[in-house]
Amino acid sequence: MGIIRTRFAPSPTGDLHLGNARTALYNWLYAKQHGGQFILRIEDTDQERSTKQYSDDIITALQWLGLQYDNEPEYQSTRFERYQERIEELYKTGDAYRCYCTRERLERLRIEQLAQKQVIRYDGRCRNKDPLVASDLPFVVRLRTPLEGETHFDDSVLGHICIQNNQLDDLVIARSDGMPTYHFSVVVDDIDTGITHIIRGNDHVNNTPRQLHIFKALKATPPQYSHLPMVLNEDGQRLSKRRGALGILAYRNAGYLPTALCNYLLRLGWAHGDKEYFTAEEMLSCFNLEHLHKSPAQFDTQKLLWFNQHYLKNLSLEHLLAPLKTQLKQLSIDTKQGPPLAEVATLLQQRGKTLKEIASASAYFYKNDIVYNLRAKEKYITKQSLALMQNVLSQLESLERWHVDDIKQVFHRIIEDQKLRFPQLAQPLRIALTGDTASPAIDMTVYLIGKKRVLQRLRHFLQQYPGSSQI
RNA sequence: GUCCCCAUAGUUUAAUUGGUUAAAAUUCUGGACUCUCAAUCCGGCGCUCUCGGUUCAAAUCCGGGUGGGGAUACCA
Repeated sequence: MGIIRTRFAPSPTGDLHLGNARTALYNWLYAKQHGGQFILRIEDTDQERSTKQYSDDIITALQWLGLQYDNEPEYQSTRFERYQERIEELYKTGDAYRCYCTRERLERLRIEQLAQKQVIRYDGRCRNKDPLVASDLPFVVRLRTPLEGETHFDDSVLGHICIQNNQLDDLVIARSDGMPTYHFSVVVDDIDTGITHIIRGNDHVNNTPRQLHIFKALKATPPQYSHLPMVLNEDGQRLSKRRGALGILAYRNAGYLPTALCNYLLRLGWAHGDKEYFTAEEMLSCFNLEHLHKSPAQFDTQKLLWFNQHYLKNLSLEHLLAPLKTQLKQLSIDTKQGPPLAEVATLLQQRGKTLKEIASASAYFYKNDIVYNLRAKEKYITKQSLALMQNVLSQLESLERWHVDDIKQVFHRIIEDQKLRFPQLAQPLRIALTGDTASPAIDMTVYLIGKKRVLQRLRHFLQQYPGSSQI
């Protein structure tokens, strides 16, 4: 047995979505855990819908996910001559022929067959024409496939699959503009790159017998197939761009970590007992084709968020800071003035499910235009609490050392003097400084916002209640 | 229409491969802790699509329904 080689073969006609990413992950895992190669092939034979932008984004997305492919990406559009060469061979062996049937005729045929409740398939009108006698008319190339018998294969997920050949027809392998179709170019490339295992979406199960016929005509041994169940969106429908499926890069922008996404995708359709968390090493050692699930999996944002929070909590400071800065920039939060970002980030690290949440939660450390939660104000801002804050303000003003411990002492002295409970001080103060009722510990929050800004904000806040400030 | 595939809590997956009372995670929810939030810990709700068959024994094997997905393109 030679080297294991898998491939990920997206078509650049849209963004990579979660289902595609999972396929890529499984292919990568399978190749790498066997010391094999993982190849990226861009299937851009559809010249009308393929774009460079999509190809580039696919590559960026794979890099972000950490799925490093071997060699340079292969573009099918550059291999036209090779496909042509193989078609010529098939003419000679009689496995391919030119078909001059018009689209109109084929459409009529289809309608007729549907009306008669028959299998919809090409009727083989051009099947017996001499392939070497060319005409000026436009033509497609079809593969001559067996009319009887059956075609079967063993799928590592689905088991034995068998299809009657009379359900299939002579499929088109090259379009009238000469470009090969998907079925043909995939097979030629899989043969040329020595792909040993094809792991791909369930939507290809029915394509497999057709491709098996091409393998046979090209006298090559087919690879081992594994067909993955579809990934459904949260409404239980198939993922599709039209139904709002997000591209992988959109998840990056939304503040997800690639480790979380990979772990989530790994568990979507595959399990290793009840184990949930997998490091990259664990993924590589545990993954196998045997435990792939057969039925479709529905995407669930909640669980992805849970994974994301888990990985966020355990992220080292340096790995947290870099992507956090990107998020902060997007929210136009400037961290040059104010507390060191490292301290703010550490404080907020456990309090967000995404990098974006952490970034936006850090706003009040850097921005002075506080947005006040009205309901919070109604609940906590009273004559008493305003008086209390007037007190807090003057005590903080006269504080010589701006340390957390000193700040804490100030607060405790005040509540002891006035016989209050801690929240009676903490909540109104929190609202005055951050705008809302939730933040990290109040002493730490006050400390990090900084003396100057704390005093500034408190004064500004108290000015909103001129009547009360006299008390 | 025809063919192929699938079916365990709302969701993702377990169940020693036919053998205890079907388990874990997530969501939701109650509580503990706490200055709030988060984190953490403890508890609760909730599942074998349906009908029949085989068997001492079925989530597991077989058949029929029902439901879902896919293919049937000069898309991939």
